[in-house]
Formats: sequence, C-alpha cells, structure tokens
Amino acid sequence: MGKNAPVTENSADQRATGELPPFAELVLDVVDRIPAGRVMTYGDVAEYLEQGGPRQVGRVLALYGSAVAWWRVIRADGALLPGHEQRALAAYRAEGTPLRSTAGRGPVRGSQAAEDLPRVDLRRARWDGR
DNA sequence: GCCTTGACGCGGA
DNA sequence: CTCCGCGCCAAGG
Repeated sequence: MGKNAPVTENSADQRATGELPPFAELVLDVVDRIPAGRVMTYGDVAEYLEQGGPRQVGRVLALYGSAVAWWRVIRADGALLPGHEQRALAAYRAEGTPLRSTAGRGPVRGSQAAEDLPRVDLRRARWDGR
C-alpha cells in the first residue's frame, strides 16, 4: 500500500478457504461439483479453470484430494490411480460410472492380472461441466 | 531467488 | 497395443 497499491483481492476470501492455496481451492471446487457417474481428466479440469496445467491439478488432488471425490478425476488415458485402483473401482461401480473391461477381448490373456483392472470409458463418462 | 519434484498430456517409434 | 521423451505450471526446500 502506499507505494504500490497492488490489486490484491479483499482479505475476505483469505479466511473463506481456510489456508490452502487459491489454485488448490479452485480445483477442489470443480472436483466437488462433478456429478456421480461422471469423470474429468486432470487436463480438462485445468482447461476448465483456464489456468495451470494437468500436473498442477494432479498435485492439488495428491495433497488435498482426500477431501473430495478424487476418484472422479483420472488421467486422459482412463487408467485408474496406481495404489488406489480398488478404491476407485469400488466408487465407480457404486456410482454407475461407465467402465471398459480389459478382459473378454482376447482368447487368453491372464498375465498381468493385477494390472488388468478395467479402465474408465472416457468416451461416455467424460463430463464437460454441463 | 534458484532448483527439484510432481494423482499429467501428447506425439512419435 | 507398448515404450520413450519433451513440455508446462505451481508449490516446497
């Protein structure tokens, strides 16, 4: 003040969020409004916010994702989160999220097994924010 | 104030 | 289908 008079927002929103970064709150807000049975990619969330990038969204969820439906945010590949595949898969089935089985496609494949979990069908589950 | 790390995305081989 | 490398932006040490 005085010298610079920066365009800082009102300190009102400072306590509104609590204490997490502004960008993090935006990401969590978007994730929290994703309807059940739908999913968004990290890149879509970033694009929806018109700022940051897919990596930034991922980091926010990694740190504060425990407070939101993190399972509704996946990679553009449709692959589930490593280490939380079972947790996410259970949520998808409970919400009716369109999944695509990796099995039943080929004659024999029982190899990778553990990593042969189904992936989210982005083609149907992708939510554009409407 | 610089450097490193990331729940990523995409194109090419 | 899988594997490799580069790019991007933000937060923490």
